[in-house]
Amino acid sequence: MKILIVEDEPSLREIMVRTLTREQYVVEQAADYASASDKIAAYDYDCILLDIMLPDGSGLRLLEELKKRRNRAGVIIISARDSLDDKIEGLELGADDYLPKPFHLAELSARIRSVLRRHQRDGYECLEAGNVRLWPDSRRVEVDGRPLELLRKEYDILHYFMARPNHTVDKAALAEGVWGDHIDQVDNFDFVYAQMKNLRRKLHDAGADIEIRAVYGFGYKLVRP
Amino acid sequence: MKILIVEDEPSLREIMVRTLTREQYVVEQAADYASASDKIAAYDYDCILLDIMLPDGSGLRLLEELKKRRNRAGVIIISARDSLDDKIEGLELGADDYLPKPFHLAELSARIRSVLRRHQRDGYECLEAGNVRLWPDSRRVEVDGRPLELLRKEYDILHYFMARPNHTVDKAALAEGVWGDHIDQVDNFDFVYAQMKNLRRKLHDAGADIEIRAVYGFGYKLVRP
DNA sequence: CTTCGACAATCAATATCTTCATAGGTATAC
DNA sequence: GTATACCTATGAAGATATTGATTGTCGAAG
Repeated sequence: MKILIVEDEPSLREIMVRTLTREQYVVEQAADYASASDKIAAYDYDCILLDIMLPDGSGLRLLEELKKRRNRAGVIIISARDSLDDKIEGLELGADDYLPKPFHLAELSARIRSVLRRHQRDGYECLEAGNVRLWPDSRRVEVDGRPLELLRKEYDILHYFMARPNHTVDKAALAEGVWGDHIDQVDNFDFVYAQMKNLRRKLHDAGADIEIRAVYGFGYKLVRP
Repeated sequence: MKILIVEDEPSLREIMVRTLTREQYVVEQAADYASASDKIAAYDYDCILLDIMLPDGSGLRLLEELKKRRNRAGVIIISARDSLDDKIEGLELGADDYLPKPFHLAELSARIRSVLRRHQRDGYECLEAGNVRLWPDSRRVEVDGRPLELLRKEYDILHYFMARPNHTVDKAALAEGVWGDHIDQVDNFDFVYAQMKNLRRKLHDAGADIEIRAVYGFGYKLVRP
């Protein structure tokens, strides 16, 4: 799950990043309107935390832009101005939630979970492939009804595949989706290989009847052999 | 395919028997620990549906006994007690699956199919062509009882042919089946030729009495010369 | 603040796959 | 029968993927 934090105050931004990272999200940040806009154009986020007061423009304008581009990310507006007008305008522009400053980090987490759940791409509750089932809400995986313990990245990767049935995914997109934007100028995919190896072993050992195949020179594909 | 139902409640047992009979299984039943134990000792089952709470003993003990005797039947534990402990203990004792009461009959069927498949007696356990045998689950191949080492694509190709006996397959379909859908707009089949060459050599060197023939302008066919 | 342990990334050594250049086959027309 | 165009096969070279061992990182516990 990828989250973008748009917030100009560094200390608040930092603490948000730390909190959400600890909660297993892939977190990226932007300090102003311009860079936020760039990132949103370039990458795919599941949720965007949007401060309204930015040094170089209003977050509401960014929100407008977002909706115009039909971005699928859920948006939570964050604002110190506890004015009802802002809230109303934000929600009318299509924000999913509104969080007035100051807020508790626990509250932030709860709102995010709620938005993500509501926004979950196709309203699925449980993803299924072969005898493997995956619950995005609880980050749980089962093979033939028995629980399968996966580490963070392993889970993220499996989720990425299962959310895109019958899709051959290219390595760069996978890396970007699971790891985040810092992957862009990377020259090798060793870290993908390493995770892939572990995930494959666990799936196999657990008796899964699906497997992740390499597509030479491109990426991977989840198949039922 | 023989299934034993160990369940003391008559009405539930009956409906299970009817359902599974309709699905072409050979179904037998036992209402208590003693008769279940007798039946298991006397006959060979492919799958055993085991209620944990029995009037004269715990199904878990029966499971233990089963494993001690190295019985090959797949076991699905059924229990009203939805306690995690039971589930864990059952799976640790070697059950193949766990189904909490109440359950849908469709779910039961699905679990049974899954267990049977995993136990490799359902459908094919092994594909055969000439003196070549191939086990899809373990990705193993033997020629005249001698193991044959194949690389990934080589195995995939052989499997593709053996799963379609006496079938002339066209190259595009083969490529799509083995490599995936990104092959669609490809301008040459050099990669197929290369793999084919290696597979053929290995089959020949191993003394296989089958061979893959080219069908000019179309594809390939697996034949016994 | 330090230590520990779990997890993730890196590195180096193979293993595997495709591409390329080239050669050999097969069908059809003349 | 031979010429021609198109298929198919082959070996070697280069590109990509996999693996196990090693090293780094971070949060939690002491």
